[in-house]
Amino acid sequence: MLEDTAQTLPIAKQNPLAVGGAAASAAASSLAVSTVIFALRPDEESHLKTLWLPLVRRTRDPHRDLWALPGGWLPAGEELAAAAGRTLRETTDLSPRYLEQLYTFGDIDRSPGLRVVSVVYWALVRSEVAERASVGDNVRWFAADQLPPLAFDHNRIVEYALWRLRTKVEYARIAHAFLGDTFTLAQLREVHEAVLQKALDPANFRRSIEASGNLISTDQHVAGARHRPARLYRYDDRANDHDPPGPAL
Amino acid sequence: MLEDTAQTLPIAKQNPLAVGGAAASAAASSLAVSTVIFALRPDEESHLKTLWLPLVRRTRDPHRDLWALPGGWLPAGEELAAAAGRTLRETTDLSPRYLEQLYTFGDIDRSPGLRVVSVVYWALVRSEVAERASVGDNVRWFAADQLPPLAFDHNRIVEYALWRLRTKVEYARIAHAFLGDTFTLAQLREVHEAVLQKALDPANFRRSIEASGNLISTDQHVAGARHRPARLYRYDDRANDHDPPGPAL
DNA sequence: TCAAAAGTGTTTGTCCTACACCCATGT
DNA sequence: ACATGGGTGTAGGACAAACACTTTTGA
Repeated sequence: MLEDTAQTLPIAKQNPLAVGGAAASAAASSLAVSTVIFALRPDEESHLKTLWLPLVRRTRDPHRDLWALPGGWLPAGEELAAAAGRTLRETTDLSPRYLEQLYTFGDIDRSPGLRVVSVVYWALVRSEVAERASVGDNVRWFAADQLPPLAFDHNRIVEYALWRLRTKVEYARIAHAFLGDTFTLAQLREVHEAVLQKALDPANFRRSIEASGNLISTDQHVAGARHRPARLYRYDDRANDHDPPGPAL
Repeated sequence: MLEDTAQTLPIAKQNPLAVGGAAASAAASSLAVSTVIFALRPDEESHLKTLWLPLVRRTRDPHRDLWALPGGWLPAGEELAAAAGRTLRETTDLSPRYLEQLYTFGDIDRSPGLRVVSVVYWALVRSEVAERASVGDNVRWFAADQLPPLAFDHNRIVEYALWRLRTKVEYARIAHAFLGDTFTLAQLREVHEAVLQKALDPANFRRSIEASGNLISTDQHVAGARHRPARLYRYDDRANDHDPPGPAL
C-alpha cells in the first residue's frame, strides 16, 4: 500500500491564477514528507552491528524501479511529524523510537518535471525488532554506507542524515532509541561504537555516560555470560539538555 | 512592494482530485518561505550592541496589523534559499552575509483557515549598513528580545532562531558576517559578547579564535584611538569544518 | 583455576579560565 | 607621564584518553 506514496503522484500543479502584487509569480509546489529510518543490524560476516535503513522500490516514473526513501505527499490534515511517523509504520511495521526533522530539500531540479519540496525527517527504530520486520518485494533493508544509486537526490539526503546521526550521538542521548527499555552499558557502548565506527574505552564510556546523568541504574543484572553479570540501566526521560526551546523532537 | 508577500495570499488550495492508492487523501498545502534577519545595533541608552530584526506589518487578514517575519509564497521557479535572500533584500535593501535554513514549520493550526507550511531561513546582515537601511511604514526594526506579539507562530520561530544563532556562534565562525571585510579582534569579540550576552576575556578570545585558524592577519592596523593600534584581520573562506557534507549554507 | 567482561583507580596530557604583565599609542 | 586598550605569558582546575588493576561470574 505504500509504494504509491513514494513521490510519484503530482497532486498540486502550478497554479496559473494571476494575483496582484509581488505574489503574482507565486505558485504552489508539491509538498512531500520523507523519512530516513535507521536501525542497527549485525553484518552477515563481521557480526559487527552496522547501520541499516529501509528503502522502497519505485513503481512509477520518474525513476521507476530505483530505490527511494519512504515517504509521500503531505495530507492536508496531517502534521509533518505525524506524516513521517505514519510512512515509517507503513514501511516497516515499526514505531519510531526517535523522530526529528532533518532538513527541507527543495532544489528546483531535484525531481524531473514537477517541482517537489520534501520535508525530510530522520528516525531511529529498535534493532532487534527491525530484524524480523516485514519486508516485501518493494521494501528492502540496505546497509547505510553501501547504498545503490537512489532516486532523486536521496543519496545526498541519506549522507546528510548519517552525518547528523553521527554528530548528534556524540553529545545527545539518543543511542538508547536503538535498544529496549533496559540495557547494559556494554550494549549502549556497542551502539555508540557502531554509529561512530570506532572502539570506545569501556571505562571512560561508563564515566562519561554516568556523568551526563541520563541513566537510572536498576537493581537487575544480566547473568548467563561467563563473566561478571552486567547491571541493567534504564533511560531517564526527564531533563532535555542540549536541545532547543522550540522544535527538535 | 513586499507587504503583500507576507503570508497573505493562499495560492494553492486543497486539491479535491481523487487519485488511487494511499495518496487519495493527499492534498497540496501552501508553501511559504520566511526569513529571520539578524543585525547588531547599538542600544539607545546602554550603547551596548544588541540583536535587532526587521518585521513587516501585515496589511491583510489573518492577523491584519500585526507584525510578522518577512516572507512570501514560494515561486515555482525559485530555489528556497534564493527566495529567502530575495525577501531579505526586498525588506531591508541589504544582502545576506550569512544565510542558512532554520526549520520548517507546518503545524496544521499555525495559520487560521488555510494550512501553511513555512520553510524558515535565518540570516545575518552587516550592522553598520543595517542602521541606515530603508525603513518604511510597513517595515520596522525591533530588538530581538523585546518583540511584541507577532502574527502566526512567529514569536516561537524567532525564539528558535535566537537559540540557533547563540549556540552556533559558540562553535562556528559566523560572527564575522556582522562585520566588514576586515575587522579587529576587539570588534569580533564585541559581536560575540553581544550575541552571547556575556563578557569574554580578550586574551582567551584571541587565542581561541587564532587556534581555530579561520582568520588571516593583515599588515594593516587601526590608528586614531588613544592606545596601541589594533591589527586588522580578514576572514578565511577556505575550510568549512563543523558543517555538514550536504546542506547548511 | 582460568578466561572474559564488569567495574574502579590513577596517571598523563590537553584545553579552558583567570589574571598578571608588558607594549604602543594619543592626550 | 599616564591612561587605555592591544597583545603575551603562565599558573591552576576541569576534563578526557590511556591503561593498570580488582571483581565476579561460567566453564
